[in-house]
Amino acid sequence: MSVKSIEKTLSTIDYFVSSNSKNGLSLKDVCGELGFKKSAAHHMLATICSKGYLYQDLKTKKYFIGSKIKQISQLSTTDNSEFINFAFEHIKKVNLITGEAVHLAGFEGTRLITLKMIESTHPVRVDHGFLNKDHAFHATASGKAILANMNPQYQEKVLKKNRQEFTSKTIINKSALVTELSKIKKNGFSVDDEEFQEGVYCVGYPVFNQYHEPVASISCSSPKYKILQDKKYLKIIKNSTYQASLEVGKYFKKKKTIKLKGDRQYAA
Amino acid sequence: MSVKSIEKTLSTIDYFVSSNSKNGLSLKDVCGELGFKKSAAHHMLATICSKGYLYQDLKTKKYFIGSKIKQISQLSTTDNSEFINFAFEHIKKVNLITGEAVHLAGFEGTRLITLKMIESTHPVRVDHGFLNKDHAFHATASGKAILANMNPQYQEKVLKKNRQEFTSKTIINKSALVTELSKIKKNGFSVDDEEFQEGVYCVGYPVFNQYHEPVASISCSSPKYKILQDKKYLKIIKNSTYQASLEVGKYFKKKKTIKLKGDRQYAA
DNA sequence: ATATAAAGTTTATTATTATTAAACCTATAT
DNA sequence: ATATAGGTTTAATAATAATAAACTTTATAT
Repeated sequence: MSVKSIEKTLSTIDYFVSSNSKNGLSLKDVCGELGFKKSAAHHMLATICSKGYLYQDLKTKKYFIGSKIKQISQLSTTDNSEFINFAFEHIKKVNLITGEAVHLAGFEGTRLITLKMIESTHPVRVDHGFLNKDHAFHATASGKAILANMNPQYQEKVLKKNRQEFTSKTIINKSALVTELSKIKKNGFSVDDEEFQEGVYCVGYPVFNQYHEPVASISCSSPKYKILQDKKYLKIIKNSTYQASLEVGKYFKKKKTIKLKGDRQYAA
Repeated sequence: MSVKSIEKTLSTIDYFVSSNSKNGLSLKDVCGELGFKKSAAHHMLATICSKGYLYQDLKTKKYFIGSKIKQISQLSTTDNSEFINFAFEHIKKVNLITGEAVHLAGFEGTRLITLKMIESTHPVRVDHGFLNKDHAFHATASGKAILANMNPQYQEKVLKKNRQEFTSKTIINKSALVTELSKIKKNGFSVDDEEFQEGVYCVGYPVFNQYHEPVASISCSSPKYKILQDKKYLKIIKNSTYQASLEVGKYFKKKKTIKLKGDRQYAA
């Protein structure tokens, strides 16, 4: 069961954060954007204000991002920055070799998260997604590389929450996906052939921790026509990405953490 | 009317942000800390997770700060940083002269917010409050300096939300406060004589914008015994703080903003 | 290995709560 | 001076979140 008023509240905060309006947002703005009745929205906004996440200007009655959110934006929540910095050195190499966009992804529960990315240096650029944004687990090379190596129980949970169809090539059929994932596990790499975005072809490799759990992935994206034009190009992409995934995995070999019951030692 | 489930939600997010636990928080942790029933908390947490503000680790079932909050912490929400930087140069001088803690405060609706602070350089330090935290409007020199110069209508609104008694000297009686505020307006400065914290004496001056609206304040805090020991010391504090408030006010004179109907041009 | 305990999840029911709609303010514009 | 638009408050109702209990799953101890 989902709690509706919480969903509305967090959508409202999302709206304020993304619009980042200097002149604030009126009650009507919020109602218009999010489809709320003004009375209900008023009660909601008053409560959010009382917690300091927003505030209402006394004169204009407009709502602004409050001090609580500003406090959060001063926080350094990136507890896995050490891992990301380590990985960055290696994904840089992939970009140097291929010139294409390279993504380092991790996950939070059933969500795939972009931890770091390097944009394409080519004139035709392929970039979708920003840092810490969540992406389709089932329709991206990075997502599938991780997913294929998860234990079936977790795989099941992730698949339940990821079913969106992005292009005509997105695999949404459950059994087709399971087949695809077992193929990926066997092959050691994943392919996203226009499953997320038309004209974009990606290759992904999983990164394992010291317990051989998939904790991240590295993917390289390219315009599909390049892949079709030159067969050798794909080999170069695959090779450099694979090497990077192995190197990044060494991060966990170096760590001599003790496995505590039920605690996480791995990134993302 | 306040929306209970929103209050619970934002308190929960507060708890996660402030605890900043590396190993996550369990359902039981949240229930224990915030006094929720586990079933209700489970529904709440599931909904917060679905919006990406938290996530639940698949293996340990523990909850962590999610990517949405990490996105917020990358934001630069400080739209008044230009003003703060300008003011900083002047409040520095107050600290150089007095060696005492100096605060620059603004406000968001009915909340007083610390925009910048310089800690005391003396061995006995007086510091309470951090950046972007909200403070008592009615029981601090910085708060009263602003409040006294607000129009009565806004003053009323602020007073309605600020009534907490911090020490035996905190003025909580409504009419006593109004009298105090008109005295402050007449004098041009405010005094907090142990009204917020025992043994702490503060002096505050308002900062006005180009329309002579109070938009910020500067206050200087000192251990009370110093004030009692040396009468000249207070004069030095008052003088330097006053000068700083005038200088900071010039920020708005320089700005040639056009007054749009109902929009805010001023800081905080 | 099995039993016991503890933590988390789900369900159906109930009591509470948030929403609604309409009336009421307040400020700006005509 | 009147109208309009946006915001606020209210009391009634519809919808929702909380409850408690049953059920899982995971962990710990025998």
